[in-house]
Amino acid sequence: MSNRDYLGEFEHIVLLAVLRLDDQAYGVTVRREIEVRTKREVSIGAIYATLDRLEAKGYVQSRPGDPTPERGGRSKRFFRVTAPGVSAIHRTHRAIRSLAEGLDLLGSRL
Amino acid sequence: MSNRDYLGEFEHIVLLAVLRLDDQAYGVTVRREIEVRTKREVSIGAIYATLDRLEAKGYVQSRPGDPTPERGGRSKRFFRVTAPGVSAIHRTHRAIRSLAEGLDLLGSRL
DNA sequence: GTCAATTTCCTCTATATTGTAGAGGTAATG
DNA sequence: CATTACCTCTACAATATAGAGGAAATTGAC
Repeated sequence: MSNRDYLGEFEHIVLLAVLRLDDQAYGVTVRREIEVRTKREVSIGAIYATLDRLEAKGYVQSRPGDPTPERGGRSKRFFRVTAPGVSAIHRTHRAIRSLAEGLDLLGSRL
Repeated sequence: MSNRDYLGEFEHIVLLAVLRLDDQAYGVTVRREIEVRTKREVSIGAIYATLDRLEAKGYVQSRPGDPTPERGGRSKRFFRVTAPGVSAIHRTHRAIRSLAEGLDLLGSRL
C-alpha cells in the first residue's frame, strides 16, 4: 500500500461528492454530482476505480444497497466517507490554503 | 499533448509556490517554499519533473538566470506562472469549491 | 409461474498521465 | 582545482481515464 498522505486531484473531487451526497452516494449519483457541479464529464469507470482506491485507503466505506422498487436496476453499492477520509480532505485543503493564502487570486478565496 | 484541464495534486502545489515566490522562483526555492508552508518533504527531482511538465503545458515559463556573485553555484533557472497557468489554478479551485461549498467542513473554509 | 426484454448499475481490463526519488553531472567562485 | 549551489536524467510507482461488457432487478406476455 502507498504511504501518500494527500488526495490526488480526482480522488479529492470524488471524496467531496460522496460527502455531499450523504446517504445517497453510489456510482451513478457520484458521477452525476460531479458533472453537474463542475461541468466536467467523467466516465463511469473513472468513478469506480477512484472509489475503489479510496476504499483501499480507508477513506470511504461501501455497503450493498437493498433493491429498490424501481423498474430494473442491479442493486447499488453505497459509499460513505470515513473519519480518516474527512481528515484527508482537511489535510489536502490545509496544504492548498497554506500556499494560496495571501495571493491575489482575483477573489478566488481558496 | 494531453487534454487534461485540471491540475494534478502536486502540479497544483508547485504552481502555487511559483506564483508566491514571484521573481525568486527556481528549483531550490520552490522546494523550500513547499516544505516550509506545507511541512511536506519533497525530493528535488519531483520538483523539476513537475516544473518541466507544467512548462510543457504552458502553465509556467522558464528563463536562465545570470550568475550571482555568491561563492559557487551553477546559474539558476527561474520560473514564472503564465496567464494560462493562473487560469488553470482558477479552474481547479472552482471545481473544488463547487463541491466543497455548503459542506460543514469544520470551518475549513475552502 | 417463467422467460425474455428492459433497465440500472457495477466489474474488469488496458493505457496515459502524474508523482516521486535520488544518483550524478554542470557551471560558478575563490 | 576544490567547493558550492543547482540542475538533468532515468526509472518506477501511483493515479486518472475510458469504455466494453456482465450482473441483478422488474415487468409483462404467455
